[in-house]
Amino acid sequence: MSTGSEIPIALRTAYLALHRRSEARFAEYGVTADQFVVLATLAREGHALTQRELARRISSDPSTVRAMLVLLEEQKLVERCTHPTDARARSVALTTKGMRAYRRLWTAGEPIRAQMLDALAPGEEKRLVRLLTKITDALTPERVPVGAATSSESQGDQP
Amino acid sequence: MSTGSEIPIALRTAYLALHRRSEARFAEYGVTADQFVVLATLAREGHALTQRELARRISSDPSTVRAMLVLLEEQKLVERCTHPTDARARSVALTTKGMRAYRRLWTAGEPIRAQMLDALAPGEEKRLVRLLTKITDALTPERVPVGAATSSESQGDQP
DNA sequence: TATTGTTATACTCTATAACTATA
DNA sequence: TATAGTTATAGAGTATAACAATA
Repeated sequence: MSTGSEIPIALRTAYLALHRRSEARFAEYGVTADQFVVLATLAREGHALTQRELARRISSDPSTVRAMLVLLEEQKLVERCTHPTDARARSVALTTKGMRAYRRLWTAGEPIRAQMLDALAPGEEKRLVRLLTKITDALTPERVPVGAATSSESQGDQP
Repeated sequence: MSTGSEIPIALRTAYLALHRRSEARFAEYGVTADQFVVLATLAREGHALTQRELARRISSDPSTVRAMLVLLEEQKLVERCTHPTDARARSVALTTKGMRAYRRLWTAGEPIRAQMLDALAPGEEKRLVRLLTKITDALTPERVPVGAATSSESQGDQP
């Protein structure tokens, strides 16, 4: 019964478990799980990003990103300079303190990542990521391939 | 680089894509994606649940569930009666209107579920659900199997 | 004109702690 | 004593719309 409901339920349950574990883990550092995602995105990128670009990367929107950055800026973990070539934009980067915090947080999160990997057989990590990416692509309007109409005619969703 | 970070990122991205699509879809019915989960849980169960049990099912906590139920009750979609055998507990059930709303919402969500399934090859749905369940079990303290220490010694997380 | 970001505003979800009432 | 739920409270993320400055 309830065809197709298993993936949404399993996806939600797994994500919330991860989110809650991360939240608890990062709390003593005064950072939320979502704020960690911002720090990690900036750290992995290695250079400054505009707020718009940052919003895209973390699946959020400019208004939300601003709210998060204000909180991170209060903690001196990020700084927002005027963009060198576009005076409208803001160039967001980690401060030295932010970089240090990110590295501590990354280490703090290690047990969580290890628990997930330990639960999987060799090759399953890659397989899971591949399947999740398929789901993301299927649900993200911008990335919908042109000839995507396969078996079901029941989309009627894209403009 | 950044060993083990792919699953968290892919999981978060996929979940947020699903959540956002669902939110947009259900908005015209005046219901959020999370509220839909409550309705769906009650509908699938077929009988009333206590608030505590409901919280467990939807990966939430009693305080949050109460807030959600108050909103759903204002819309007359659920009702909370005193539990027949435990006077402390509340027995939460869908109203007739709630059941109708749930069925409409289920239909409204069909295209989203279809898009996900269309993106997967035969057998991949089951495989994805199985992998996500493994992740959930690995991250959920209550469900941690006793002899769970496999390859990594870096847990140090469970009490 | 289109785009980047800000501001104001509002709502939902989340969660802790102190509390009441039952078991 | 332990449990179910409420209340108060706070904060974080989310999002829309109107706006300013810049491209």
